Amino acid sequence: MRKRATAKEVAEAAGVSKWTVIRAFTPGASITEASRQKVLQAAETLNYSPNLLARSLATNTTHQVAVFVDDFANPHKLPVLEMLTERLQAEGLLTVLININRHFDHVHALINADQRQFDAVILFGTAFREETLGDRRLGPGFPPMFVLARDSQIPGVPAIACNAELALSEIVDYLFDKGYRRPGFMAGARTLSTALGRRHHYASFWRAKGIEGVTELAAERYSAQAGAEAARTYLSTTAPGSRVDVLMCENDILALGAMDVARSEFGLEVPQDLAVVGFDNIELGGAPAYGLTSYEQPAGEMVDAIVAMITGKRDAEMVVMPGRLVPRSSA
Amino acid sequence: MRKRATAKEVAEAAGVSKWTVIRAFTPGASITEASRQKVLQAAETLNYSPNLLARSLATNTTHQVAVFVDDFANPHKLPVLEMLTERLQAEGLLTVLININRHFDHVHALINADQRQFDAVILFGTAFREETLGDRRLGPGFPPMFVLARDSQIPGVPAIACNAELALSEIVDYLFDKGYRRPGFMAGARTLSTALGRRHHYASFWRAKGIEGVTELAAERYSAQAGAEAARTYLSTTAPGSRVDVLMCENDILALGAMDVARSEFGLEVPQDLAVVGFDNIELGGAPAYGLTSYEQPAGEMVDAIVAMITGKRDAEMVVMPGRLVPRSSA
DNA sequence: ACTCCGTTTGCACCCGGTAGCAAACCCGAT
DNA sequence: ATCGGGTTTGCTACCGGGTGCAAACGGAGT
Repeated sequence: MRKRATAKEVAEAAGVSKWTVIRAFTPGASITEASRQKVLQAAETLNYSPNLLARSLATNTTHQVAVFVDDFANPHKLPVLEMLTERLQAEGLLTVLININRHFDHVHALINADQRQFDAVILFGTAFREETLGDRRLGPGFPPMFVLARDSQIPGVPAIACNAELALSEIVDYLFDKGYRRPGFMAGARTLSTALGRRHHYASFWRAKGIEGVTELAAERYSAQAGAEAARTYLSTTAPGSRVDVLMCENDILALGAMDVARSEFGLEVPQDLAVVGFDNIELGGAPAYGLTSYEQPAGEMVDAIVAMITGKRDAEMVVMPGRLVPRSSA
Repeated sequence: MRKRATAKEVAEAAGVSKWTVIRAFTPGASITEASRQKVLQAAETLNYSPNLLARSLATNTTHQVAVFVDDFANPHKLPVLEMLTERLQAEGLLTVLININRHFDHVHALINADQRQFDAVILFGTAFREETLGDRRLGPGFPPMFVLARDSQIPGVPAIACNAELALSEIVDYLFDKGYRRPGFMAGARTLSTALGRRHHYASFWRAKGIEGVTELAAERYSAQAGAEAARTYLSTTAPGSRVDVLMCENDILALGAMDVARSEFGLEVPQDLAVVGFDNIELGGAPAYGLTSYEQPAGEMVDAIVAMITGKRDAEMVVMPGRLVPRSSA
């Protein structure tokens, strides 16, 4: 098994110098059509194509973007990853998917991203704590970082997210108009700024309607099981009369878990006995089996914005975009 | 904004040559503890870490594995990607997620994978046609390829998959024992070997039970909508008396779509009026709202096997593994 | 035939590491 | 003090390209 052909070999075959070969593969380089054809033909027979690794080393750009994901339980990640990879690839950038977990934490991943010279790092998950990222030895030359679909208070790391304040305002208005008066909120994990943001706005908009207490349920993680567990605990320890009448969940996957438990284990009708609202508008939430009222983030625009920032077509800065309430039968 | 520190700079700071610096970062290299400490200290203050790009160029291994995905509608992809990235990272390998679509097709992706010198390429999707891959100019030095969770007849490209024959045999046995006698099959797209394989085995096991005709429904794509659409077409053009009594769908996501339509648009009870079976055992299929009978592929073992082959701990060859029938209320 | 000027081409050096060899070193034995 | 052996260290060459400059080329104008 021979190795790949190199520019030097093509040069010999075409009877030119290796720099001429490189020019033939460099758009806009100064080269006559005659020698370009000679080179391309030799390249064709030798099956040559430039080694992007070597190019990356020389040009100091890898055309690779790292995406840190720490939450694979949420199906919402998949369509967003699809859009992200598609848009990045359209710009000639490849996506390196990095699984952040207890074996491979942020520090590992950041050092690795540094060593591999990624063009950018996108944080796309739930648990990026300010300390961890501040503590990073982001020496000079560390790739620019962005936070996707989440708020961020990390200095120098712009967040591209849905406008949480607007979203919760629309949701609370909608719920209030429907006559709900005893709101509950299920958060996925503590100390996350997203959760804090959504919860905070939810509570304050209810307060603005004159309703003070928002009952809080806490799920351990972001998964259907965790949502089911949290709902089970709440419903089994709270008498029917004193329960919330609408439960807003921090995302759809929690909401589906909660809804399943409410209906199948406690015989509750949704929305009559308990209304449920989610966030993200995942495909299955819209299925007739659930009819989950949710809120859709403008994923396409968010992805476009982040890609534009990475490619330098747009200034890197925090962006919040309006989403869209998707009312269905569950509330 | 300065650039990253290099070995040469650290060498000057520590008063040694750059090769000594490199040895300090090479496990098992011949270096005295004294100079290693000097180097590590200088590296610390300069915030140096080796440039993996340069290392890759020199060693001819990138420690990056490309994963081609063409089907982001199936939520089953997400947990498998999670396992895959985790196991690969445990071996020091990063995952490059490549979205195969009409803008960035297999040929593009393969050329790119070649130029980037990935250590391996994993085909993880539905529509990898033999022609496309045979047509590849996989010159010498092209990364080894593997097919994950699908059959493959591509020569030289080992498939790591669930044993379809065994799976369908278990499923048909189960359905026959439950008393179903008019089987239907919904395939996601034509000309896919997986579909052909599953459909083929399904039909032949029914035949072995003395039941000849399997009604076939064809969905356009692999998505809940496509499954819903196919089911809608079938149910609205077939009188209740002559319908199938059990519908096996090529994967869970189609099954959920079909089930939704059957229940909400045609008022059918599942499984009384129509039983439904899926494949993949996605999390939401197990929710009480569906209770979908499904078949679980041994994803963890499949991923382990493929990673072992990539790292050379195991011979690269076709592997089929037994899965597990997951009976629930839908059949 | 001879400038002149713009285009092509070749070259030395660089990107930041790795491999393998040879010189330098160190320490105990003679 | 000298020698011998293994250990450290430095060096040349190399991975496969990219950059900027200088030399070579080629055609128009005279």
